[in-house]
Amino acid sequence: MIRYSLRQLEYFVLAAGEGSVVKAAERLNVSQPSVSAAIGKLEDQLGVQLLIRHHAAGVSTTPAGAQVLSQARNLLQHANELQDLAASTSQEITGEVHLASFVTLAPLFLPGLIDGFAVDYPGSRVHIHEATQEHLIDGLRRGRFELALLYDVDLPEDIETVALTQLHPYVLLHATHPLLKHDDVSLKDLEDEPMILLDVAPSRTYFLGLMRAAGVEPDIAFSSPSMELVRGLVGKGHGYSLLATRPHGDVTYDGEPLGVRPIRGPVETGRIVLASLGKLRPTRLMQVLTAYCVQHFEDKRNQ
Amino acid sequence: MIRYSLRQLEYFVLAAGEGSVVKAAERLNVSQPSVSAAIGKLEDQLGVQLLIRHHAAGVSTTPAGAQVLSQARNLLQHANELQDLAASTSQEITGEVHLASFVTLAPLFLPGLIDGFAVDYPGSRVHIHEATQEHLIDGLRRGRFELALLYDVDLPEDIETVALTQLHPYVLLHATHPLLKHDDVSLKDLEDEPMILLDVAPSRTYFLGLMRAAGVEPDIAFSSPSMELVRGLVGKGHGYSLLATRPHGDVTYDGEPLGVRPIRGPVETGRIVLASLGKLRPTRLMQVLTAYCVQHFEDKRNQ
DNA sequence: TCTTTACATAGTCAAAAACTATTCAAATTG
DNA sequence: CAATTTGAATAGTTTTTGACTATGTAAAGA
Repeated sequence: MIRYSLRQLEYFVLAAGEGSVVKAAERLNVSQPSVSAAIGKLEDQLGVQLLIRHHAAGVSTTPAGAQVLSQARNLLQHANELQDLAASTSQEITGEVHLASFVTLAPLFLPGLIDGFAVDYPGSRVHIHEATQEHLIDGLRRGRFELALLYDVDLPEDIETVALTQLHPYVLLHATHPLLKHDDVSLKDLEDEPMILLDVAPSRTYFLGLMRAAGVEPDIAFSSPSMELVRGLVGKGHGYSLLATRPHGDVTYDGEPLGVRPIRGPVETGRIVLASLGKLRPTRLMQVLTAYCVQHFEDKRNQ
Repeated sequence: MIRYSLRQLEYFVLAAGEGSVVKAAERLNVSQPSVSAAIGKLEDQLGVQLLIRHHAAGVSTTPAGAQVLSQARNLLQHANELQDLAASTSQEITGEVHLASFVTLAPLFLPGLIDGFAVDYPGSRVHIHEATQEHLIDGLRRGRFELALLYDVDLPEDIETVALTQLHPYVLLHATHPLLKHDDVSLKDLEDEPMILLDVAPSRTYFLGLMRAAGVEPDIAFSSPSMELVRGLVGKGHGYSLLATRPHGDVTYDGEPLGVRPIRGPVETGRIVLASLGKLRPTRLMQVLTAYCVQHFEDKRNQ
């Protein structure tokens, strides 16, 4: 337990520095007895006499007071630094911010996003996290990151969002698949094909929902949480898959060519949002990063 | 101006560390709302949200809160060190103490004194100052040193003293002086001799007072504040001197032999005391050093 | 000697911080 | 899945702290 206050220390340091309680009081814009009392109390609480009072001739430090004085100056500087740190995290456009992303979205969007941001705000540092939807929400709530890029699906009420873009789901087929003859593919046409399901919440529910909306019961041959594994299986001809994010170059990790076709008819698109915890007051850097994300996706759409 | 308190920081650090306001309150022996309110206020004053409150699941730090937390831990440790420093200067027998001495007494007494003290209290450090009576009193008042070894002559009321020893004044003559035939010397016998006066307050007044008390008007040939210069002049046969402190070996700096004889009849002795400022509350080390001085001079007398 | 200076003390009042009791929402349990 | 428990926030009250004005006091200085 600390038995003194920073205010007492401030009064003491100034009075000792000026050699005068009156001058210290003037500089602090408080009354002389306030300073006097604060120092007296500080002495009681520390159990040492810090100042020698002279009549009509100010004060001087005792040898013990001189030792405390230099330590106290140090401590006050330290205390000011802490205040500055806090001020800068809430006000300035410097500091650190933790941005998380849903796994499948991360490699597609984050590199371009943080790249441009780092150029515009060189004093900032953006930390990247990848997680499943569930962990993203948990992480926001526990303060592991301030912002998360994810699908606007089944988000609880305490999570606030800003819309960024929409992703149109598509059908992924191996390069020699007969359905690639058409410009688009009806989900009905896939009824008798084996499906490779990307098994990550909320994608799983989303894709299965698309199938059910089209009145099709999918035949799930494989499922995996890894998009690259799904793409690999499709590439080897084990079935089709539905995906929303689309890596550049329709080729699997092991070099198999893939084919892509839009889904025929109206489909529910995947709404990508930037989420944060509603009860978390945003720092300045958070606000700037949010605005930057919105702008970034707007620019992309207009290209 | 610092806008937060160490108490708020303590509450925050403990709550963040425990992940729980309730547990922090228990460990601090205060009520839960007190901790809650203190942290809320701290957040207002720093302008940053530090904790995320969960219902029925404690609290977690925001990323900004985590930064503040580590700084705050640091600051609190620093604050505790300051308190410990103060406690040790007033309680423990370690630390620093400044001991001053009247110039003529210093070379005679201080070496043996601080030598033994340093052995008994290895954690302590005694700083030595030498000054005239006037400067000693001023130094005590201004806090340049806590203790001073000096003559108990004309001391103001605000100076407190502890008696240490008495010095018997003696007559200093050059080695071939005829008065050395006698076992002691009457001051009357010096009436027609030139006097070399040690001109330092309060010695000057003291020695002149001795002469006047014996009904002798001294013929002052030379005067100097330096005892060694006085001894040198006596050694060269320029006159006699009266002194109280007596260096070992009655020889001047330049090798002239000296003779010493006590004063015949009753004389006022020089009372050596250890002085301190009455309004200065003594630190532990001061008390110990004072006691040590008393003991040291007692031992000397009993040898 | 008289005035000025500068710190301490006394007494009052407002702000801060502590407490108890209660509320509220999520997590846990039967 | 309703009931209970948990843990933080809020409301209202009391105590403590700190600031103020006015006054006292003793040394410094004119």
